[in-house]
Amino acid sequence: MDVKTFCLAVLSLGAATGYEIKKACEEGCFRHFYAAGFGSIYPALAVLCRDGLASVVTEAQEGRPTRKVYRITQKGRLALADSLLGTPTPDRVRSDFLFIAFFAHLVPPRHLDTLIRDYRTRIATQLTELEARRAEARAPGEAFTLGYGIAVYRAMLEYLDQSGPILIGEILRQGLSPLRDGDPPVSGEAAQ
Amino acid sequence: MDVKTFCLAVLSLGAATGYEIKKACEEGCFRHFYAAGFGSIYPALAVLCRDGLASVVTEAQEGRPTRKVYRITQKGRLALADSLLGTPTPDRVRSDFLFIAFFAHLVPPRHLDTLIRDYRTRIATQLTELEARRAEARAPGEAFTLGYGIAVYRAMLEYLDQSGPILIGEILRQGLSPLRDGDPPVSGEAAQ
DNA sequence: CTGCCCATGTAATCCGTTACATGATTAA
DNA sequence: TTAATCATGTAACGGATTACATGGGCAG
Repeated sequence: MDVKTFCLAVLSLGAATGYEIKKACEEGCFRHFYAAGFGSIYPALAVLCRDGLASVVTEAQEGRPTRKVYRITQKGRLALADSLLGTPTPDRVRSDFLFIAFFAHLVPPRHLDTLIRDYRTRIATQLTELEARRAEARAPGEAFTLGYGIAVYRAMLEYLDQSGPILIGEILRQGLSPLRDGDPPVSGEAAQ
Repeated sequence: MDVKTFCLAVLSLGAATGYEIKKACEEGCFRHFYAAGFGSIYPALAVLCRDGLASVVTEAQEGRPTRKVYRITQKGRLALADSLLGTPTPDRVRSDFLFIAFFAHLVPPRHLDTLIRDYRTRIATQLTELEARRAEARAPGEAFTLGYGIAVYRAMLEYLDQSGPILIGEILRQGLSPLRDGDPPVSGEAAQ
């Protein structure tokens, strides 16, 4: 799902400005499975209007910058319904944390400990926010989606609390993997 | 973590070809938190060599295409250790499935049902594969990382089984949201 | 005999992030 | 007075996907 479709979808819930759409994905209920910046939202909104899938009204405000309120059009609703019918691409997850954790044996235990703690905090925060949102969920899909995130984050926390200390313990026991002096000795069978 | 660092990290586990690195991220133990294609791996490997972080040996094979086996260098190990010390960027998740599910009220219930079933199948498959891998985990970080994925996938399955049918039930009860004839009537309070 | 596995790479293109540019209001 | 919120946009850059190009071996 590209940013254009995302914007269209958000607009289907009601009129909004680019700024509000951005907030929807960084604080709102899309946070845990979608992200987009101004640099992609504003151009996407422009294209949506150009293609007749959305319309704009510029609203002057006193004491605040002028805002451009976008609304989805009938053509836009049809286009959205159509996009929603397509086969979804597989989920993409990019986790620096897991990447570093995989190579825990190359990281000082102190650092690893901080890493896990910070990560745990981040997850816990997200979880709290999702839980707060769930009460106000309007559409059934919104509640489903929030519940999904909550279930996943809970599982993460549980796992971190259980296995984080174990990992650190193992790393402490083994000591830091020494940086070998040359190229790795053997061939083959590496990444497999 | 860019592809360069990823390749370097995989090479730190042993020598490998570009093809093998690709497999490592689409079938191997990185699958659930990293992805990269040939188009980015091969150039990355070239840069790694150019910068002296890896070395290459071309190996001719009978009955198979010639392969280029890459090995991490000492300089590469230092660079990797350094990269691992940096602050990880927050996890990024992009889920078409959740996106569509959010707008379940715009999707025919039949389609929604298929969608959830297919998604469930995909998750279940991934889970099975991760569980199989865990037995062979070598580094402590690998086991930790696999366990993390397993915990998350299990939570997903559980949630899908519990809440999937409920969602479909709600959609069936409400009927498809009709495509309104004009622009949405109200302003403001949309995306929030 | 079709299609997948092995194996490498390049080129074009697209998409998105980041940085830049601007500026008033308000809460801490 | 410092930072954050509100609010819009462009330009440059970078990274990554996709398509293209090639080709033998092997299993169904």
